[in-house]
Amino acid sequence: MKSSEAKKEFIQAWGSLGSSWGINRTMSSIHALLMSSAKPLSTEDIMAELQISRGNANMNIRSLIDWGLVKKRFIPGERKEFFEAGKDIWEIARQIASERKKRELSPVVQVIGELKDKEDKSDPAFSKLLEDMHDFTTTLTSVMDKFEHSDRNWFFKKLVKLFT
Amino acid sequence: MKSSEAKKEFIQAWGSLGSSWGINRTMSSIHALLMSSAKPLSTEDIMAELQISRGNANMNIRSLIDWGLVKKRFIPGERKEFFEAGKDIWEIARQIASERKKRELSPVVQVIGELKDKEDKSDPAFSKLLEDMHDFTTTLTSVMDKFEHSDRNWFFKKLVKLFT
DNA sequence: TAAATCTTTCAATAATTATTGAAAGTATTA
DNA sequence: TAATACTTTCAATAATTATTGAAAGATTTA
Repeated sequence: MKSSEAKKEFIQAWGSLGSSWGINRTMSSIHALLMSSAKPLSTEDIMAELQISRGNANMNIRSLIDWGLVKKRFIPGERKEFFEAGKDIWEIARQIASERKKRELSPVVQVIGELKDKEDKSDPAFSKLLEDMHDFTTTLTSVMDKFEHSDRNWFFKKLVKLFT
Repeated sequence: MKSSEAKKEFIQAWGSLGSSWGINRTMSSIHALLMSSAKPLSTEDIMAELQISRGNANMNIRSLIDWGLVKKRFIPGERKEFFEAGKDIWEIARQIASERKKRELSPVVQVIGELKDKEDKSDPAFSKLLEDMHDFTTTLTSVMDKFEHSDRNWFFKKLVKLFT
């Protein structure tokens, strides 16, 4: 199974997007490959298609599973594992947003919160910055929470209503 | 001028956040340093505070200026340049969102749009993915446009109202 | 215009991050 | 249980990205 030109370009584009947002390029390429594949793929399929080593493939598939973007799929009669990515773009966005919130936003909210409390107020402008930043990160967190738990159509409708 | 403990921690935290989102750690540290400083700082102040070389400082200050996050500030009687960061967190967020849209989202919207048109429809599921992704990235772009051009509080008031 | 002060550039180097591939680990089959 | 088929781990290596520092370039002052 070889990818069409369009799929290859898609994989490229998705890989670049990921890497400029701090996500391993191979991880996003594998994700793109699985999203664009009609059937689940094995580690070897992925290795062959993207020309990467077994270790690399395994490690990044693992990360995608951790991120909740890819699932194992057992195929009757087959001994090896197959992998499959969700294809609903809203689900995907939600999942990514939710993971990044957990991994990168929450720790910062935490730190800012602590600093805000322990700061000695000798520099009022800095205290205000911390306050504002705390408000901001907190609001952002709650927007993302809402996104995380909203049903797909509701969120979409709301957005469209707001922005059109 | 030495930073307080709290400022140092803030600089650390902001630096990590940046680097996990694909932004050079030094760049975000300088940004944090300038945000937390009551007065504009010179390249040498920055070098001393963050223990970095002149070249590194210069290059990252330059990037911050490109991103619209830092401005030069001339101080009467001083020959060297001083730098100052905006301290309004909503402005900062808006600026970052707007730059990332331009630098990383737009090129992807572009590619997906082209792929969508030239795709041969031999794989309907992939065509649908491209459609959906195009809708999604387009909607996201228009959300970010709206954010970019909205007045300070309008946008988040709307969001908060929407999501609480 | 020459000296002094400051800024920018960039090739060399260091640090970080990603990748490989082979060995160890697990599970399945005969 | 031994052989086979597959997965995971990880130390070594490669690739990428960040940083340095000194030289070249600007700009200001005397």
